[in-house]
Amino acid sequence: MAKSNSRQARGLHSRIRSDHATELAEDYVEAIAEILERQEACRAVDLAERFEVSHVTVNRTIGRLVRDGYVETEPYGPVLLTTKGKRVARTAAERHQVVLEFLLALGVSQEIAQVDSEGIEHHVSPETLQAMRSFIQR
Amino acid sequence: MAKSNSRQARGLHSRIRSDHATELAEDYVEAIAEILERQEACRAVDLAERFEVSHVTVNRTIGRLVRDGYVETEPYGPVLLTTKGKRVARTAAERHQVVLEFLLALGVSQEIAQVDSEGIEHHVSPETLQAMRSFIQR
DNA sequence: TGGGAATTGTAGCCTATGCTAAATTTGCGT
DNA sequence: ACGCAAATTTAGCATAGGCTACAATTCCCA
Repeated sequence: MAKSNSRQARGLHSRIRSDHATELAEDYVEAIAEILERQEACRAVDLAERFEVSHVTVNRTIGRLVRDGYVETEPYGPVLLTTKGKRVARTAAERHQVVLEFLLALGVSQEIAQVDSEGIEHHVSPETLQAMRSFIQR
Repeated sequence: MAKSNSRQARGLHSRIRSDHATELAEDYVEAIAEILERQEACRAVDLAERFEVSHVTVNRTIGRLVRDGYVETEPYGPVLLTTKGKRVARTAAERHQVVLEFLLALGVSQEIAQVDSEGIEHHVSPETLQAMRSFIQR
């Protein structure tokens, strides 16, 4: 249980750095969830195409996601989300959607809003997200 | 001159990755500029304290900043901003300020706005930044 | 002026995230 | 059922950005 305090115990910049480390994880589980909505299975090649990286990079990233409990997979098998992975994917997708709608409501164009929301979503705290929701429904 | 097109030529995700690479540079030059506003010189230890990393990490990051033309320094000497570094620092500080004021105008608390703006500032395009300015002056 | 404290540099190690090339496995179609 | 194509894994390399331990330098002041 002590570990769960580590986020709070560390300083601002150490927190920013560890956030960086979880960004890729969030992007991956979000992508995996999206792919699974349209296909029966999510394969490494799908992620390689999605993120425009080599399949080797995807392979090792998946290894880290397995290690961190976000996904499950077997050799030469498809990628499955764990309960934790599904939860993270859901909240990430919701947050992404709110940020996107917020930028659109702010008057930003579709194309720019789409790009910016991808970068911004990982840095929006619950409080800011709530403020964005309120603005959308103003 | 061909190099200046590379940003546009590459895909979305490759752009996001290279943005990541320049985030630290922006944070550093912004910090260096701030420190130089309050002190006669900026030393590596100042940056180490600021970012809560070891002086060794600062040292090598400065090496990359020198390589990329953001700062100048001599062995055992202070860190100076180049013209390019000053320009980047100024625009980064302005952007940071706009994002911070925007979040405050949105109703986000000081503490949260300060943290979130640090993460968000690097992912705000000129168009979105302009929308934020307009909102502040609504 | 000389010595110690503060600062900076160097050596060597780690993980994350990229890549290419080559080997392995899977699975489908003839 | 076999072979080929697609997918995955492995090996090996690079850079960015962390670290500790130790060496070197600077600078102040007693």
